[in-house]
Amino acid sequence: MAKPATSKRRAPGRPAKVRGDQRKRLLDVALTLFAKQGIAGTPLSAIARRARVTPAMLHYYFGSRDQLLDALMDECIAPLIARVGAQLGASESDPRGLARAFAATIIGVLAENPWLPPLWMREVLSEGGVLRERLLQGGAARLAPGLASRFADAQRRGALNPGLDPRLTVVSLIGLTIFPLAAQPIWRRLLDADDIGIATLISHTEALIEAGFGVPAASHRKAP
Amino acid sequence: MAKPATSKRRAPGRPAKVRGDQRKRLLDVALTLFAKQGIAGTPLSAIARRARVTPAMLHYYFGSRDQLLDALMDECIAPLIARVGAQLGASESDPRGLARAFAATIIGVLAENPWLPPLWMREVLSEGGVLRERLLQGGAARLAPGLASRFADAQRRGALNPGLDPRLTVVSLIGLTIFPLAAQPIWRRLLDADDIGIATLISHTEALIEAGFGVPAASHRKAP
Amino acid sequence: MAKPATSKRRAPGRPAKVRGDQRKRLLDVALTLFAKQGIAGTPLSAIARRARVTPAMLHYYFGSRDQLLDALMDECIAPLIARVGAQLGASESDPRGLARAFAATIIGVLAENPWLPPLWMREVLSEGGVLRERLLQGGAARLAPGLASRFADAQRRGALNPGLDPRLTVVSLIGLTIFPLAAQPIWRRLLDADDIGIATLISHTEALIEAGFGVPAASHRKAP
Amino acid sequence: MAKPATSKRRAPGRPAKVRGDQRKRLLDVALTLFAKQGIAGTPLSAIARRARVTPAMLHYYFGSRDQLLDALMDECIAPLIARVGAQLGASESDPRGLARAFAATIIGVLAENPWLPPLWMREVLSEGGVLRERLLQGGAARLAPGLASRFADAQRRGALNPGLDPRLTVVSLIGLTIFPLAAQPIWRRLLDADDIGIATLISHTEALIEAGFGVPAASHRKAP
DNA sequence: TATGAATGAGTCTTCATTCAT
DNA sequence: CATGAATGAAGACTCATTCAT
Repeated sequence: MAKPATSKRRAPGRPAKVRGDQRKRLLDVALTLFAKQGIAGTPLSAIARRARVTPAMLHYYFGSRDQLLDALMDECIAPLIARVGAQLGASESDPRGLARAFAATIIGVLAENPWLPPLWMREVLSEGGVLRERLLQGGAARLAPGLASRFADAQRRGALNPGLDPRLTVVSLIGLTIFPLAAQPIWRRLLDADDIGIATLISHTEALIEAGFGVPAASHRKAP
Repeated sequence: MAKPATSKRRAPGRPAKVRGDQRKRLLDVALTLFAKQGIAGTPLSAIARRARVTPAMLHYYFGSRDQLLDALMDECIAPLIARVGAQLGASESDPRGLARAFAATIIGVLAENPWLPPLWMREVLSEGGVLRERLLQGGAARLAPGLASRFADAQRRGALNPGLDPRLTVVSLIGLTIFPLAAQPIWRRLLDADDIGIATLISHTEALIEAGFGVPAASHRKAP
Repeated sequence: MAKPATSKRRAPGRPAKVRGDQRKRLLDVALTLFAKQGIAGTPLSAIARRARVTPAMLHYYFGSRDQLLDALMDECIAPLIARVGAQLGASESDPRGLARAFAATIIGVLAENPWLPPLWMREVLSEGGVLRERLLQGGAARLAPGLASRFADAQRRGALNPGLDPRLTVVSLIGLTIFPLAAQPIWRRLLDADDIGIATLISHTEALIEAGFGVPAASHRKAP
Repeated sequence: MAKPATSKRRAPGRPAKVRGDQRKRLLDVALTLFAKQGIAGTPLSAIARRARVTPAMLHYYFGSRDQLLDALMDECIAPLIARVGAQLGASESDPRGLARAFAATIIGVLAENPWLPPLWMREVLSEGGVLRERLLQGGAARLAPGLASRFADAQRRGALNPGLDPRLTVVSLIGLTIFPLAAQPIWRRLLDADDIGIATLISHTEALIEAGFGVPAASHRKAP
């Protein structure tokens, strides 16, 4: 199809960015609605209405619903994952420090992009999730095994709680970070917790990791 | 009406179970598909096809899509929640013990009902989730605050890691239990972890809770 | 199909009427609902529900929706028309007297069978009306031309308002009788006319006919 | 929305009428079929088929079946009623003259819009009629009481047949005009009356009204 | 005699998609 | 660049009808 991104001429005097801006705006609207109502629950017409354009324009810009999802993946989600990956690669090898850095980074990134956690929950986790395959074959596939092997190493060195399973540790880590952010609206309401900020969430999670990943103090306690 | 859901008499010679069996079977199929593809993403026709019946029969048994969801909530999900709630009410008050019991119970229940975690993730957590309101107004709303206040008490008594936030502790607990089960298919594949069984998952999680919820050794050392 | 009306054995000790009573009851319910909501707007299930039977029973008794309509025609509507026809045949030949008798008879019959006027309006008058063909080929087809020719005769004898068209006179007569009864609910509400009874309606209509069908009194008025 | 009903701008070079024409055409087809088969008896698919469009187009133009009915009321029926109302407001106060004017106006209007009488009969008069409420809350509700009080006045002045009931006079008037037009196909066939034209119908009705509404000669005779 | 179970056909409606302009 | 018009395919739901029991 005539993907406008590859089209040739440009209106003279009109900066090239305008077109890209419009495109970005549409992606943003799509992202917001997909996060709120789910992908399957959001027709193109809803996105179009919210963006004050016609559904035909969405096709004009993206070609098809599927390609809109691709664009979302490529232009909005993948960069975030890459960012987390990059920060992680550069971090220390002490498992507790690594885990805390991971948690802080992820929580920070997700808090800045509040559409990501619900999307992740809905569309990545579950079997038929629309974004699942796209993500599994993306950069995320390298991040997780890498973390797992670093935890395994650390455990062998005696630097990680021996009761943990190194691979499940990666899973727990993600559960401890993504889940609370994705579930925010619920627990804020259920626990009457509107006073809890991101900083509290980060320090809570770091405290849990610090203690939970460390070698238990059984000897210490017995010592005195 | 001839709505089977409301009829009571039974043809003589035909076991009463037949009718209920069919209904149960349909609910099971619906549950499976909803868990796999999401509720919004699963047309009645898909359920019907899988159950080898016509879509009209689903209407015959449940009246409408909405009432099918109601039946799912009432007959499949609510009992499980009640079960967890009951086991929890009866459990000890040591926070670590409580948390470990909660984790073991939940993981056990969820592992037996593998359709629940994905459903929960998709439909309860996220904003427009179909089951959300139905659940929030159900018994689940009482479980969480109860746990939170028990954690708060424990922390005041010095029996819970002081770095934690009592309410977020509930959230973390759920993240540590539901998330790994919901994400199973992903991490098994991503981390090549088909060898990890439920027992391993439980002991891993218990170890993490045991260490993470306990008062860190550091403070003990400082104390004397 | 196994039309029960023709079936053979009868439960011993149970009077044969019971079956016919049930059948009559179903026809009554059908009539009522058809009159209220229109034939096209009334599913068999609605009739069944109201009659506290299953839709399958309606089929059992009547064979099909169409045959139910036939039964309605044959057993409920045709007898009434025959009755009107009979009373009319026996009546005098003075056109005004004839018309007044017709009006009084029809109004009386319709008032006793309040389901008939709306049914007539909906299903007989309009082109696709379900009862139309059944009625046109029934006894009604003989009544109208008979009346028309009697009016024509009278007019030739100078006994009918010469400004009228004999055939249209039949039409007007029907319009003056059936319409007010069919439209009752509307004009009672619109004109705040709950106080008007059938007697008033009859005397009003007779007065209108008496004066309208008579030879205008132009000569009389001029005479004195 | 891209709902055509609400859009205003027009493609340059394309006459504005085209869009409205299509819409009007669809309304016409709907009207015809509704008149012929009743509203409940006419699926959108039938209208679409007759108009050589897809059912989806009807939704494109009108949004839903209900909104199509609204459009029909607003754009086709209400104007006619307004027209009758206007002509009536301007007319003389002699009751016979008023009634004759009313009859002539109505018969004229209905003869020009042959879909209206059957629609009226089916959908306005009868209890569950689809257009009923829409009409009762429209302008028609004011016309009838106005006429009734004018007849009552006239009767008090001795200018209306004292045997009539003023309110029922309105009803009779309508029965004498709408009914013959609605029943046309029937009586033409039943009475073999294809030779009767609208002019005959009007003069017949006027003669009937002239004589029927006037004070009967009898009373005059008695008076002196 | 009566009915619960089941279904095919049809209705209204939504939606992604196409295309001429 | 952008959109109004149009549609095919699919979804939820209704309904008359059948049939084994």
